[in-house]
Amino acid sequence: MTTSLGTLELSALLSVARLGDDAYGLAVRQDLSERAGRDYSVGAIYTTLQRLEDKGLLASRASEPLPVRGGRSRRHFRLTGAGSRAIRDAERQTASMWDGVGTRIRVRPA
Amino acid sequence: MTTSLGTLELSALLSVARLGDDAYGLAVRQDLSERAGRDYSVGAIYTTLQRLEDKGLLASRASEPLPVRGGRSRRHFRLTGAGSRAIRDAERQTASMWDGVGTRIRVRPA
DNA sequence: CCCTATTTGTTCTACAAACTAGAGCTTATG
DNA sequence: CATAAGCTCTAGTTTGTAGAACAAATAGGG
Repeated sequence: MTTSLGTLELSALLSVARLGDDAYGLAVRQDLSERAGRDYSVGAIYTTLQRLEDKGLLASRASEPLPVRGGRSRRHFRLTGAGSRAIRDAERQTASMWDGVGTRIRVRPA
Repeated sequence: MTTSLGTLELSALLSVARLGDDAYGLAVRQDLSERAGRDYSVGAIYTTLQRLEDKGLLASRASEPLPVRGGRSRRHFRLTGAGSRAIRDAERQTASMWDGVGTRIRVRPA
Protein backbone atom coordinates (compact mmCIF):
# COMPACT_ATOMS: atom_id res chain seq x y z
CA MET A 1 0.00 0.00 0.00
CA THR A 2 2.22 2.79 -1.26
CA THR A 3 -0.01 5.82 -0.87
CA SER A 4 2.45 8.26 -2.43
CA LEU A 5 2.00 11.55 -0.61
CA GLY A 6 1.63 14.94 -2.23
CA THR A 7 4.43 17.47 -1.92
CA LEU A 8 2.74 19.51 0.79
CA GLU A 9 1.44 16.43 2.57
CA LEU A 10 4.95 15.08 3.00
CA SER A 11 6.24 18.49 4.04
CA ALA A 12 3.52 18.79 6.67
CA LEU A 13 4.17 15.29 7.95
CA LEU A 14 7.86 16.09 8.32
CA SER A 15 7.04 19.36 10.04
CA VAL A 16 4.93 17.57 12.64
CA ALA A 17 7.78 15.12 13.19
CA ARG A 18 10.21 17.99 13.62
CA LEU A 19 8.05 20.15 15.86
CA GLY A 20 7.09 17.31 18.17
CA ASP A 21 4.99 18.55 21.08
CA ASP A 22 4.79 21.99 19.50
CA ALA A 23 3.07 20.78 16.35
CA TYR A 24 -0.17 22.69 15.78
CA GLY A 25 -1.59 24.43 12.74
CA LEU A 26 -0.01 27.86 12.85
CA ALA A 27 3.34 26.52 14.01
CA VAL A 28 3.43 24.10 11.10
CA ARG A 29 2.46 26.94 8.81
CA GLN A 30 5.33 29.09 10.04
CA ASP A 31 7.84 26.25 9.92
CA LEU A 32 6.97 25.32 6.36
CA SER A 33 6.77 28.91 5.17
CA GLU A 34 10.28 29.57 6.46
CA ARG A 35 11.71 26.44 4.90
CA ALA A 36 9.95 26.84 1.56
CA GLY A 37 10.68 30.53 1.38
CA ARG A 38 7.10 31.44 0.65
CA ASP A 39 3.85 31.97 2.52
CA TYR A 40 1.32 29.19 2.79
CA SER A 41 -2.22 30.31 3.42
CA VAL A 42 -3.88 29.02 6.56
CA GLY A 43 -6.32 27.07 4.42
CA ALA A 44 -3.51 25.25 2.64
CA ILE A 45 -2.06 24.04 5.92
CA TYR A 46 -5.21 23.04 7.74
CA THR A 47 -6.78 21.15 4.87
CA THR A 48 -3.54 19.26 4.43
CA LEU A 49 -3.25 18.37 8.12
CA GLN A 50 -6.87 17.26 8.06
CA ARG A 51 -6.24 15.03 5.06
CA LEU A 52 -3.26 13.45 6.78
CA GLU A 53 -5.40 12.73 9.81
CA ASP A 54 -8.12 11.26 7.59
CA LYS A 55 -5.47 8.97 6.13
CA GLY A 56 -4.45 7.87 9.58
CA LEU A 57 -0.94 9.32 9.41
CA LEU A 58 -1.59 11.97 12.06
CA ALA A 59 -3.76 12.15 15.17
CA SER A 60 -4.88 15.32 16.91
CA ARG A 61 -6.03 16.45 20.34
CA ALA A 62 -7.15 19.77 21.76
CA SER A 63 -4.78 21.51 24.17
CA GLU A 64 -5.59 23.55 27.24
CA PRO A 65 -5.99 27.29 26.54
CA LEU A 66 -2.89 29.35 27.36
CA PRO A 67 -3.06 32.41 29.66
CA VAL A 68 -1.84 34.83 26.98
CA ARG A 69 -3.47 37.25 24.58
CA GLY A 70 -5.63 35.18 22.21
CA GLY A 71 -4.26 32.00 23.76
CA ARG A 72 -7.14 29.76 22.89
CA SER A 73 -7.04 25.98 22.68
CA ARG A 74 -4.80 24.55 19.99
CA ARG A 75 -5.25 21.46 17.94
CA HIS A 76 -2.05 19.51 18.45
CA PHE A 77 -0.92 16.86 15.99
CA ARG A 78 1.32 13.87 16.44
CA LEU A 79 2.52 11.11 14.16
CA THR A 80 0.76 7.76 14.27
CA GLY A 81 2.60 4.51 13.66
CA ALA A 82 1.44 4.60 10.07
CA GLY A 83 2.72 8.18 9.88
CA SER A 84 6.19 7.17 11.00
CA ARG A 85 6.18 4.34 8.51
CA ALA A 86 5.06 6.72 5.77
CA ILE A 87 8.06 8.92 6.54
CA ARG A 88 10.42 5.98 6.32
CA ASP A 89 8.87 4.91 3.02
CA ALA A 90 9.10 8.44 1.68
CA GLU A 91 12.72 8.56 2.72
CA ARG A 92 13.60 5.47 0.71
CA GLN A 93 11.58 6.65 -2.25
CA THR A 94 13.03 10.15 -2.20
CA ALA A 95 16.55 8.76 -2.07
CA SER A 96 15.74 6.43 -4.96
CA MET A 97 14.33 9.23 -7.08
CA TRP A 98 17.36 11.42 -6.54
CA ASP A 99 19.79 8.58 -7.07
CA GLY A 100 22.03 9.06 -10.08
CA VAL A 101 21.04 12.64 -10.72
CA GLY A 102 24.32 14.19 -9.67
CA THR A 103 22.95 16.03 -6.69
CA ARG A 104 24.34 16.50 -3.24
CA ILE A 105 21.54 14.63 -1.52
CA ARG A 106 22.69 11.17 -0.54
CA VAL A 107 21.65 8.30 1.60
CA ARG A 108 24.18 7.79 4.32
CA PRO A 109 25.60 4.25 4.22
CA ALA A 110 23.88 2.01 6.75
CA MET B 1 9.16 32.50 -8.73
CA THR B 2 9.17 29.27 -6.73
CA THR B 3 6.88 27.07 -8.79
CA SER B 4 6.92 24.15 -6.34
CA LEU B 5 6.56 21.00 -8.42
CA GLY B 6 4.20 18.12 -7.77
CA THR B 7 5.57 14.80 -6.59
CA LEU B 8 5.32 13.11 -9.97
CA GLU B 9 6.51 16.20 -11.80
CA LEU B 10 9.71 16.30 -9.81
CA SER B 11 10.18 12.55 -10.21
CA ALA B 12 9.79 12.84 -13.96
CA LEU B 13 12.18 15.77 -14.13
CA LEU B 14 14.78 13.77 -12.21
CA SER B 15 14.23 10.78 -14.44
CA VAL B 16 14.93 12.83 -17.55
CA ALA B 17 18.09 14.14 -15.90
CA ARG B 18 19.17 10.62 -15.03
CA LEU B 19 18.36 9.02 -18.38
CA GLY B 20 20.04 11.75 -20.40
CA ASP B 21 19.98 10.91 -24.11
CA ASP B 22 17.75 7.92 -23.44
CA ALA B 23 14.93 9.98 -21.94
CA TYR B 24 11.66 9.31 -23.75
CA GLY B 25 8.18 8.47 -22.55
CA LEU B 26 8.28 4.73 -22.02
CA ALA B 27 11.82 4.78 -20.64
CA VAL B 28 10.81 7.37 -18.07
CA ARG B 29 7.77 5.28 -17.26
CA GLN B 30 9.87 2.20 -16.65
CA ASP B 31 12.49 4.06 -14.66
CA LEU B 32 9.93 5.64 -12.34
CA SER B 33 7.90 2.45 -11.99
CA GLU B 34 10.99 0.55 -10.87
CA ARG B 35 12.02 3.22 -8.39
CA ALA B 36 8.57 3.80 -6.97
CA GLY B 37 7.77 0.10 -6.83
CA ARG B 38 4.47 0.49 -8.62
CA ASP B 39 3.18 0.84 -12.15
CA TYR B 40 2.46 4.24 -13.61
CA SER B 41 -0.01 4.28 -16.46
CA VAL B 42 1.21 5.67 -19.77
CA GLY B 43 -1.23 8.53 -19.42
CA ALA B 44 0.21 9.57 -16.06
CA ILE B 45 3.69 9.82 -17.52
CA TYR B 46 2.94 11.53 -20.80
CA THR B 47 0.63 14.16 -19.37
CA THR B 48 3.24 14.95 -16.74
CA LEU B 49 6.04 15.26 -19.29
CA GLN B 50 3.82 17.46 -21.42
CA ARG B 51 3.09 19.72 -18.44
CA LEU B 52 6.77 20.04 -17.69
CA GLU B 53 7.39 21.05 -21.27
CA ASP B 54 4.53 23.56 -21.09
CA LYS B 55 6.23 25.04 -18.02
CA GLY B 56 9.49 25.35 -19.91
CA LEU B 57 11.40 22.86 -17.75
CA LEU B 58 11.75 20.27 -20.52
CA ALA B 59 12.11 20.43 -24.29
CA SER B 60 11.41 17.61 -26.73
CA ARG B 61 12.38 16.51 -30.22
CA ALA B 62 11.41 13.55 -32.41
CA SER B 63 14.06 10.90 -32.97
CA GLU B 64 14.75 8.85 -36.08
CA PRO B 65 12.88 5.54 -36.19
CA LEU B 66 14.99 2.54 -35.14
CA PRO B 67 15.36 -0.56 -37.35
CA VAL B 68 13.82 -2.91 -34.81
CA ARG B 69 10.41 -4.42 -34.23
CA GLY B 70 8.04 -1.58 -33.44
CA GLY B 71 10.93 0.89 -33.50
CA ARG B 72 8.99 3.98 -34.38
CA SER B 73 10.08 7.55 -33.76
CA ARG B 74 10.45 8.51 -30.13
CA ARG B 75 9.84 11.82 -28.46
CA HIS B 76 13.04 12.57 -26.61
CA PHE B 77 13.13 14.99 -23.70
CA ARG B 78 15.95 17.05 -22.31
CA LEU B 79 16.27 19.52 -19.46
CA THR B 80 16.13 23.21 -20.25
CA GLY B 81 18.13 25.74 -18.24
CA ALA B 82 15.02 26.43 -16.21
CA GLY B 83 14.65 22.68 -15.70
CA SER B 84 18.14 22.38 -14.27
CA ARG B 85 17.51 25.33 -12.02
CA ALA B 86 14.25 23.76 -10.87
CA ILE B 87 16.15 20.65 -9.86
CA ARG B 88 18.65 22.65 -7.88
CA ASP B 89 15.85 24.54 -6.16
CA ALA B 90 14.04 21.31 -5.38
CA GLU B 91 17.23 19.88 -3.97
CA ARG B 92 17.64 22.74 -1.53
CA GLN B 93 14.01 22.64 -0.59
CA THR B 94 13.95 18.88 -0.12
CA ALA B 95 17.00 19.01 2.10
CA SER B 96 15.42 21.81 4.10
CA MET B 97 12.19 19.88 4.60
CA TRP B 98 13.99 16.79 5.79
CA ASP B 99 16.28 18.74 8.04
CA GLY B 100 15.89 17.93 11.70
CA VAL B 101 13.61 14.95 11.21
CA GLY B 102 16.14 12.33 12.21
CA THR B 103 16.40 10.68 8.85
CA ARG B 104 19.38 9.42 6.96
CA ILE B 105 19.02 11.87 4.12
CA ARG B 106 21.54 14.62 4.48
CA VAL B 107 23.06 17.42 2.49
CA ARG B 108 26.72 16.75 1.98
CA PRO B 109 28.78 19.65 3.38
CA ALA B 110 29.81 22.04 0.61
C1' DC C 1 6.06 -10.18 -52.33
C1' DC C 2 2.07 -8.77 -49.61
C1' DC C 3 -1.02 -9.27 -45.87
C1' DT C 4 -1.75 -9.12 -41.02
C1' DA C 5 -0.11 -10.10 -36.38
C1' DT C 6 2.78 -8.19 -33.09
C1' DT C 7 5.58 -4.72 -30.90
C1' DT C 8 6.81 -0.15 -29.47
C1' DG C 9 5.47 4.36 -28.85
C1' DT C 10 2.35 8.41 -28.36
C1' DT C 11 -2.10 11.08 -28.01
C1' DC C 12 -6.56 11.98 -26.18
C1' DT C 13 -10.31 12.17 -22.87
C1' DA C 14 -12.22 12.22 -18.48
C1' DC C 15 -12.27 12.06 -13.78
C1' DA C 16 -10.10 11.92 -8.91
C1' DA C 17 -7.02 13.87 -5.63
C1' DA C 18 -4.18 17.50 -3.87
C1' DC C 19 -3.13 22.49 -3.56
C1' DT C 20 -4.45 26.94 -2.61
C1' DA C 21 -6.57 31.46 -0.98
C1' DG C 22 -9.03 34.00 1.98
C1' DA C 23 -13.37 35.12 4.32
C1' DG C 24 -15.35 34.31 8.53
C1' DC C 25 -16.02 32.23 12.98
C1' DT C 26 -14.34 31.36 17.89
C1' DT C 27 -12.09 32.22 22.21
C1' DA C 28 -8.82 34.29 24.70
C1' DT C 29 -6.69 38.82 26.97
C1' DG C 30 -5.98 44.12 27.14
C1' DC D 1 -15.16 46.66 22.96
C1' DA D 2 -10.75 46.15 20.57
C1' DT D 3 -7.26 43.07 19.39
C1' DA D 4 -4.80 38.78 19.01
C1' DA D 5 -4.31 33.79 18.09
C1' DG D 6 -6.32 29.89 16.25
C1' DC D 7 -9.39 27.16 13.48
C1' DT D 8 -13.20 25.94 9.88
C1' DC D 9 -15.44 26.34 5.48
C1' DT D 10 -16.06 27.06 0.63
C1' DA D 11 -14.70 27.14 -3.89
C1' DG D 12 -11.60 27.27 -7.66
C1' DT D 13 -7.07 25.69 -9.79
C1' DT D 14 -3.49 22.44 -10.52
C1' DT D 15 -1.70 17.65 -10.45
C1' DG D 16 -2.26 12.83 -10.62
C1' DT D 17 -4.32 8.92 -12.73
C1' DA D 18 -6.16 5.28 -15.98
C1' DG D 19 -6.88 3.31 -20.18
C1' DA D 20 -8.79 3.35 -24.84
C1' DA D 21 -7.45 4.70 -29.24
C1' DC D 22 -4.27 5.68 -32.69
C1' DA D 23 0.35 5.37 -35.30
C1' DA D 24 4.36 3.34 -37.24
C1' DA D 25 7.58 -0.02 -37.37
C1' DT D 26 9.15 -5.24 -38.35
C1' DA D 27 8.32 -10.45 -38.61
C1' DG D 28 6.79 -14.21 -41.09
C1' DG D 29 3.73 -17.26 -43.43
C1' DG D 30 1.02 -17.77 -47.74
